[in-house]
Amino acid sequence: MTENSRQRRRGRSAPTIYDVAERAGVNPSTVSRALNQPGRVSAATEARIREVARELNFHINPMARSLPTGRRGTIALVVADITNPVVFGIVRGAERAAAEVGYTLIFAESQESGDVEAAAIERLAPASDGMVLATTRLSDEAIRAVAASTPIIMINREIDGLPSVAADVEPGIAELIAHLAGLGHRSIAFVSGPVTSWTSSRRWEALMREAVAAGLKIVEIGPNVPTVDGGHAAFGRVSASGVTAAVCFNDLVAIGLVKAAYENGVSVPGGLSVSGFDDIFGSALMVPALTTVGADMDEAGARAVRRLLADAGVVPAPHEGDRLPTTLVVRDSTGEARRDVD
Amino acid sequence: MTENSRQRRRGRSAPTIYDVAERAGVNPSTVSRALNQPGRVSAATEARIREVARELNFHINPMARSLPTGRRGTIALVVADITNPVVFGIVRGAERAAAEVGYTLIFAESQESGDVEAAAIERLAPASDGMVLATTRLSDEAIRAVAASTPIIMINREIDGLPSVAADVEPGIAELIAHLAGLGHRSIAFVSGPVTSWTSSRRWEALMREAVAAGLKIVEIGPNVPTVDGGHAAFGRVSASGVTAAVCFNDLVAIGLVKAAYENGVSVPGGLSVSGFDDIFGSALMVPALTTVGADMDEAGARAVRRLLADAGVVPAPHEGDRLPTTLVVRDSTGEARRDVD
DNA sequence: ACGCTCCTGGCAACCGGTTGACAAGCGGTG
DNA sequence: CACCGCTTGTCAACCGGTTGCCAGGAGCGT
Repeated sequence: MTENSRQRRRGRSAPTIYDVAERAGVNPSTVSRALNQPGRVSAATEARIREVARELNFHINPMARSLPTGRRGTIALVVADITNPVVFGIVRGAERAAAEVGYTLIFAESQESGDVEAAAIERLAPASDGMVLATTRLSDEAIRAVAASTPIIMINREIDGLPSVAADVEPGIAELIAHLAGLGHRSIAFVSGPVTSWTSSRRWEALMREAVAAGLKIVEIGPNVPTVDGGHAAFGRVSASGVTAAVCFNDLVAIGLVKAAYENGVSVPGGLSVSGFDDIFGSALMVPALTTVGADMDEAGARAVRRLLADAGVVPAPHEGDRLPTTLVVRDSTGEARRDVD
Repeated sequence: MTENSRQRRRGRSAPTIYDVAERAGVNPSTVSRALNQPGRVSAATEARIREVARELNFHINPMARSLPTGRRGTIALVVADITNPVVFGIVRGAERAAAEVGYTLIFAESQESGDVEAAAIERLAPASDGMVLATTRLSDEAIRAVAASTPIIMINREIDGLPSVAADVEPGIAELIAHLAGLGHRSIAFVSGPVTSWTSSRRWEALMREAVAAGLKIVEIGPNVPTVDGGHAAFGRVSASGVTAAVCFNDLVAIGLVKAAYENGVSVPGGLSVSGFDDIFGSALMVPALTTVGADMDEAGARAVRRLLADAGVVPAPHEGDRLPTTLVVRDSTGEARRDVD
């Protein structure tokens, strides 16, 4: 009754290599080889098989394929918060890099929670060939544990011995400091992010180094929640510090700071210059349009996926570095320093 | 030598139900039943098996499971453009609804191209239990063809006989018209989207109906590219039309129109009231903050996924309707009508 | 004590491909 | 003409679960 049951399935379900084999008069294994071992079968047979496959609209069953091979044809992407504009580019770049080689992206959001993230990783790991951890909230140890059983790569987080793609903030920050110094600023503030943010520390370190090298005074004001509200709440301390320019942890914080300045009758950039990081969607639209240090996050996502694919042997190892350049985007929120502090 | 090969695997690879079975002293089928047929095995045996599974850190292989059952445990989501802010909510809502029941979301972006979308659908269909088509660029026929072989549901697109989740624009638009009429506007414009946009037509029809009912004059100005640039380019015609308020196809168009107005010395809302649709991220941040008709797109994504899951028998059919309410968000870009046209 | 039902767990086939081992078929060579 | 090596296709085992069918045994009523 095997024939019978196969018969029954044929009408309802998707065609299998058995259907193709039967129709082409060959063995199923020959179909399998024809379709994915170029040269293993004769050109004539291969052509016939491909023809029949097209006729039948045969599509290989990815689940069945993955069982014996272990290759799943998917890359997992875990992000903390999809509404964080920095994430959009990552998702898009990752998806494109995966689609390029016929891989599909599987996706989860951790909603800023470590527990949810851990659960998502458990769910995704056995179903993917590799995992991209973007903006992860996990501890170093937790990440190491994951990495022990699944290939991973991080974006904007570095842990010794684990692969990552991170923006190289130096060039953008050097540009920013030069820009501010050129506008006459002598004393500036960094409105930082959360204490646990690896990114915030890196930005602060680089800023401090560059500022000192340029002869500027710099203070850190923080920690702050990395949102519009966080920036808004920081205004009092920024104002009290007497600086003429505030470099914010990210664009959201910058936007909040600008709003608060506006509400307090301080003009931007007349009374205070403000800049952010990330060049998110919306930064160009607000008034004043935000000066910011941005990186190409599409590229970050794509590189992460390509590295994973290269490690899995799907594509040749890319020769690109693992550091992503950043550049300063000058808009309207930075201007000449006010003169009260000369 | 089966034992031997299994032995060899154990060190390297993830534990299987065979490992669990051996360790617990039962048959693999019993493990399978213990883990997903509650009550099928005795409580004692089930407890022992679960204990062993935890010890071994056993996680079921989703690929292997899907082969005999046909259930893949994934929902596919296809969007036109991930950077379109309307899409974020959909992605997030869809992912949450899927994760709630242990399903994972697989994701593809069509980059606004029908061909890419078709390819993505072909790639995703055999790997998913259902597909959400958000902002699809495909023709009705193409969509019907897909629907014939895979369960699908659309967001913001309706085709006879095919399931969809769409915002019910009526309530929000009624609110908007009442709002504008209350501010003294008597003559308004709809700055429309692309001719092929189903959404744009629906919004226009509802607007016209409501405006006429409220005794307002209304004109359609378009078609326009549904972007900031599109809105910017439309300013000339809006200005020439003499209307006191412009309702834009979406927030991006509205933002572009506000920018153009600003550049042309027309104040918003003093000289022109502007509103949009969708309440995207950024609309609240710009100056002036945008009045807009928004819908809960998280909910749209979640409902689409839940409907798919219900059809697949994974969850009970939800009792929610398939129309999503919209509401007016009043901010600063709409105000009293200027008096020149009384 | 007997027979019956019900519960529990085992056996084995199956899902749809992949792949190592092998044999048939082939032309070419000495 | 026997032999050889190469190409091409077949056989069958296997990936890791699921599930229909069945048997053994416990529990129960009479």
